[in-house]
Amino acid sequence: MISNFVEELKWRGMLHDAMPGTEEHLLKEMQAAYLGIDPTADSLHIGHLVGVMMLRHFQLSGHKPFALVGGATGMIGDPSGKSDERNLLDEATLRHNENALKEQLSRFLDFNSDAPNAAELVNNYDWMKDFSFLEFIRDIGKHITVNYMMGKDSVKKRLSADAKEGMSFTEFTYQLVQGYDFLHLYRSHNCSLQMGGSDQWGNITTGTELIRRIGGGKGYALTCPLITKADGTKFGKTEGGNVWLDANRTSPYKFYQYWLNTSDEDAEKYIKIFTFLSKDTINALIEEHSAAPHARVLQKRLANEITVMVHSQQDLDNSIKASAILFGKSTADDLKTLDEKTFLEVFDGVPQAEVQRTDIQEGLDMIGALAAKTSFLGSNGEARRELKQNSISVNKEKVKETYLIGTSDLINDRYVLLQRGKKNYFLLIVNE
RNA sequence: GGGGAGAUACUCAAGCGGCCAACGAGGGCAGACUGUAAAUCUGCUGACUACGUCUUCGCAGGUUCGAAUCCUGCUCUCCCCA
Repeated sequence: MISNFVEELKWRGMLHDAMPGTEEHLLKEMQAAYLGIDPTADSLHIGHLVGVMMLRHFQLSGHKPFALVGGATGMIGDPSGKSDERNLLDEATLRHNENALKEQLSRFLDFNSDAPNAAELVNNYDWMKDFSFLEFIRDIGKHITVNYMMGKDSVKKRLSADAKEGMSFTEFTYQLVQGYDFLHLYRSHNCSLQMGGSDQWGNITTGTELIRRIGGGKGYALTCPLITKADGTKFGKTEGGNVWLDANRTSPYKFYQYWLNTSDEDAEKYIKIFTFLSKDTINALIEEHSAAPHARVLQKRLANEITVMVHSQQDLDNSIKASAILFGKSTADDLKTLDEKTFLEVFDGVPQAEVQRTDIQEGLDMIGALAAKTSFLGSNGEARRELKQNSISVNKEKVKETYLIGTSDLINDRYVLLQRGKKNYFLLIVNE
């Protein structure tokens, strides 16, 4: 009934550190664990995905996962890692975000079943909002010494000589608030394990410390490595910002593309972390990939699995079709063979702008098409630069600065596909 | 409250009266090569009605033929002492 959760994480490379005894504790019987997510937006992004996968594996192993929405802690700002001053969210926004997150999480976690290990969503704002400052420092603060708190890396870094900014009292308090969450869940839901990214270790252990001192019990900690990219850039970011799970923020096509563009080194890592494929299947894929790296079986499988999981089979099919057209050896004629519906599906999410039919009939110059009339590019100057660099295509064919777009370039008598470089598309739509 | 340092384009960081639309690095974009990869090489990276013009160096004034560079005031940031 209970399978070895720690073992599962280990071979997937998802285990960074665990408190001694955690594995044994989990093998004894069904346990409950939680993982915190800041509700700073009404959608998760793929940076959240590792944590979600951990909760999912936890549930699959027969345990009970809690997803904790950090309504309270999100307001404070975790000093671990980067530390922008957080905005306070009002309660309405908070609730809205909480619901949206739950909706997304339910794709991964079973919140509704009657099973004893059904997932649950909690929000620490619910138990923190009525906790007075005096109560808190008396009941909780009294049990933890400043000396202990100062020992945390997240604090030490901010106090060291090379720290750029000081640390506010609010941020200093963060670990106590998060620690209290753990104590609260331990008491109210018998939750004995907190999971998180490796940067959360310090915060988590403050919680286990509180459980030991106040609760008289034992809490466990388990962390996963932070996801990195081999080229050193930030995981989950593109020029356009975060890669979101919400299809309205990041189109399924872009989502699919993000994973497909994973480097060889990262692909082996990611396929273990972000898919539920078995060890044998993954090893076979890795072997296949190293035999023929240019075929990119790892990247393709990875992108397929995640896109279906987060979006749907239908979205995946469309993304693959779109990719074939955009990156395959398609020509202007191929584009013109597409029916309007497919065409629009393929270019769903591509920036669009409308122009007058008369413009096209008179012959639209490239500066106008790229910037002056459409603002696809930042300025006319930028449009000129790109044209000089031979990076602009009309309907997949490179054009010069002097090119004029005419009626013969229209696809389905309405559209013109503009392209900068290989990956940036813009859609010109004729306005009747 | 006292003392010190500083604010330059996306970021870091030069410049300290004209040769400055502003060195350099990073980042970004593009081209070549490729596997829609990595690495590498090359170009671009304020705007425009573009071999020229205009607006930028915290903000507002001033000195000067001429200022990012000098002066005055203001705002903000960091550090040290109390």
